[in-house]
Order: sequence, then structure tokens, then C-alpha cells
Amino acid sequence: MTTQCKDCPLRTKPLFQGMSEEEAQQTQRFKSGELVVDPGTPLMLEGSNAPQLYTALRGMGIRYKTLPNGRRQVINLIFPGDFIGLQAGIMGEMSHSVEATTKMTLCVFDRKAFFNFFRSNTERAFDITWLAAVEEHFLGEALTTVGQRSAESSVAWAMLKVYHRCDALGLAQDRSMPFPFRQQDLADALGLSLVHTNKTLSKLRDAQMARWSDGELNILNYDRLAELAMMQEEEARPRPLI
Amino acid sequence: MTTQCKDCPLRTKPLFQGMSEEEAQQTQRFKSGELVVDPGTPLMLEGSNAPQLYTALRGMGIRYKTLPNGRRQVINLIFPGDFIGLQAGIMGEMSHSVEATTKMTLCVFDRKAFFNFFRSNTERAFDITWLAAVEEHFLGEALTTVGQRSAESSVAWAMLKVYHRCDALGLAQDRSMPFPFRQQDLADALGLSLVHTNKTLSKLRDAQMARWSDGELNILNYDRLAELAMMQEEEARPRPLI
DNA sequence: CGAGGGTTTGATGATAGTCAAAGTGAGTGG
DNA sequence: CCACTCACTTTGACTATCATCAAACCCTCG
Repeated sequence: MTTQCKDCPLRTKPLFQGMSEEEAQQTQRFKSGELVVDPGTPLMLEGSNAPQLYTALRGMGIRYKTLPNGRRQVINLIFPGDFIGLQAGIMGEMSHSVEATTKMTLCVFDRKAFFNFFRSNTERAFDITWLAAVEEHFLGEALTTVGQRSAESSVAWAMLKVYHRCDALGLAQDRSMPFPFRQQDLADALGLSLVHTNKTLSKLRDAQMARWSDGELNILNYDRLAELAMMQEEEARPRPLI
Repeated sequence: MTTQCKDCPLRTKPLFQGMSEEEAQQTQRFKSGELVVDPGTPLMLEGSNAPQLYTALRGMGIRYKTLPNGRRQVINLIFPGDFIGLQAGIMGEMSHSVEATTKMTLCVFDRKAFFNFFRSNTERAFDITWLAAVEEHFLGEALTTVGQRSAESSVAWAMLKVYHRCDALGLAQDRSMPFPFRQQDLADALGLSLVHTNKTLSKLRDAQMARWSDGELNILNYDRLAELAMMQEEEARPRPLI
């Protein structure tokens, strides 16, 4: 038995905008099933025209692009509530690949139904555009990080970014959250080498600012970390949930 | 007398999707005027809630973010046909600033009318989302460049990227195009220092691959530049024009 | 016990940053 | 018409951040 949209465990999180019963019903009609995948499973392939779109319900993953020389850029991390495949839905082709890092549960939507869903309700169409704008916003920040921040500052930024997200999802407790990625993933996200990333992490650990081991991230000194990250305060704006 | 949307000089460019008479009329109703600005004029401010949205009709500009330490990341360059202020239109706040580099002519839209425009026609709503998806696509590529490419490769990539765009706009001739930016702008876009950017440019010049001086960019050896840039072939997908 | 994926550490060097100064050209005012 | 300024580009010298290479270490798993 798959989760009913009206009973979606994410719906009540403060991170997301409220969803009316009617909206939940609309989403329900759009939803074609649920998918559970093991760690490491590819969900979308760069350049492909995915027939399915997803919303992450549980678990985490990554989006990434690969270059002809084999290097990989992690575009961002996927957390519960993220919509996957917007680009395929709109432009017909993915510009990056998506892969599950942990075991994941995904709500499956049919690409063919996407346009109907989009046109079925102006509010929902607006929500989808909102999601795209949020993503653009995030990518601008990520670009700024990779382009302008030092390694230490970048790592601090990334840690706070994921911490905020997890906190808003209620997955964090005591300045501590699950963070099941590999150091290589973080390195590829920040444009750093694995070795340098590792050494930077150990600096932050020694400085008692943050500790990450065994898939658990611990923010030890929020304020100093935020200063190092040059984090701009911005209130968590609730986002739409599809 | 301002330009009528139905007579928009951009409408006929192959870069853009065809626009029906009816769509032109709808856009016309949404359009509240035209604005001509001098080089260096700020158009949008990061964090502000812009009351106006624009489409660049003529001229070029840049989008950028600034960090507390004063460093600047150029998010992308603005060419004719680009829609400015989508984020403000959707989320109510800009995540970056926008500035005119050359003299620019802009179609002005009223933010308050934006939602009406969006809901007035599903096709137009879809177009706006398309634009956001295109931007996301571009930012992913830019992030990959800054994170994974070497300085030489980055510069080559940037040159080809703008060349393709200008070519599609009919602004290029003989592998040559206007490129009125400063080296500092390019440096800030690629996360490089000004000095290193300058030296990289002179390498590409010496290697007879590309020459950029006096606001004119010249692609001397397209193939070698493309190889250096690790440019993936991708056909120019026509984009919507608002 | 060995294999394999991931993390950690050390050594070395290249790419790219910083600092400084000179060069160029357009624009301004005496 | 000639300084003079100002913004931008170019060049050289020096430095540091970060990449690469290599090897050891740690765990889990078969």
C-alpha cells in the first residue's frame, strides 16, 4: 500500500507550504506509484528523456554531471521533499544524472501526465515554477561558493546548508544530523580534491567547529562556522511540495 | 514610441520559439513600457523586491552576487532576449544583482501583473517555467566549469558559450562577436583572479585559438577551442521569449 | 584471512592567487 | 595641444592554496 498524498509525512513539516485537501488530491491523481531503491541506484541519466518524475519521500541522493575527462561535479544533494526530473518534464532532457546515496523511497509521477498536472491548476503550475526558481537560487549560491570561497569556507558553507535543510525537515537533533555521503561526494560538490577535503574536515574538527564521521554530521560551534562560511542570514522560506 | 511586441526584433531570431499573434498580444498587455539605461546602471539589487521585471531587448549586462568579504561572483551574462527578475516575480526577492554593461534597452513589465500573465495562459506559464529550467541547466554547467575545469579550459568554455549565444542571435559574423565586458567580469564569472585570467587569455591568443580585445571576441580555431573546453555538443534548443 | 571501499597522512609540485608596477587609451581641463 | 587622471590591461616576481601521488589504515563482508 503506497502512501496517500493526503497522509504524506512531509506535508506537515514546516519546511513546506501548506497543501489543501484538494491539492493533495490533485497530486494523488498525478502520482502513479512508489519506488524503493537501494543505495547506489541511478535514477536519472544525463541526456536521457526520463519517462518518470519523482519526489523523494525518504532517503538521500545526489545530482551530478560528468565531464569527458571523467571528472564529476556534484550539482546538489537530494533530501526528502525534493522533486526530481523537472528538467526532463519541461525541456524533455536531463542536464544531470541522479543517483540514490541511501535507500530511497520515491513517489513516482508519469511524465506524460506532467503537462496535464501543470495545466490542471494555476497554483500548481506556479508551484512548479517556484521549485525551479528555488533551484536556480541554490545553484547561484553554490556557484558563488565554488568560485569565491576558500576550501575551509566552502566546507563550512556546505555543512551549514545541509544542516539547515535537515533541521527544517526535523531530521536534526542536538546540532547533529545524518549525513550518509562520502567525502568524495563533498569534494566533487565543492570542486576540491578528496585529499584536500579530508584535510579541511580535520581542520574543522580540530578547531571544534564541526565533526563528521560515520555518516553523522555534528555542528559543534554554529556561530564560528557561520562566520567562516560567510553565511548570509536568510529565513527559511517554505517551499511548495509536489 | 515603444517597440510593439508583434514587431519585436527578437521574435524572428532562430534562437527563440515562434510566438503567435495572440501570444504577442498577451505579452503586449503585460508590457508596461520601455527603459533605456546607460552602461553601469544597476537594474536589480540582491535581496530587493523589484517592482519591475524586464526583458533585455538590446545591449548586454551581468548578474552577480557579492559576498561579505567583498568578492563577487558573476552568475551569468545577459544578452538580448533574457528575462530579468524571474526570481523576484516568483519568490518575491532577488538572489542576485543585475547591472547593465553596455547601454541597454529593456521591455518593462509590472510585477503586479506578473501573476495575471502567468495565469492568463497555460502556455505562457509553461514558457516561464521553461526559462527557469534553462537557467538551472546553465548554472549547472557553469558550476561544473568552475568546479572541474582548469583555467584555460574554463576560459575556452566561456568563450564558446557566449559565441554560440551571440551566433544564435545573429550578432556574430566571421567567428567574431561583440564582447563588451571587462576581464574582471570574466574572472569573476570563472572564479579566477584578474591576473591569471589575463595570462590565460594571452595563452589562448598565442596559441591562435581565440583573441579578445577592444570589446571584440574572435574565435580563431573553433575545433581546438572546443576540445580544450571539453564542450559537449548540444543543439541550440529554441527557447521561449517573454 | 583476504578483498574492497572508504578515510587518513605525508611528501612534492603545479596551478592559480597576491602584490606591485608599468603600459595604454580615452576623456578632461588648463 | 599638452599634461593629468582614470579605468582597464599587461607583465614580472613571489607565494600559497590546493592537486597529485603514494601508501597506510580501518571496517565490513564474504
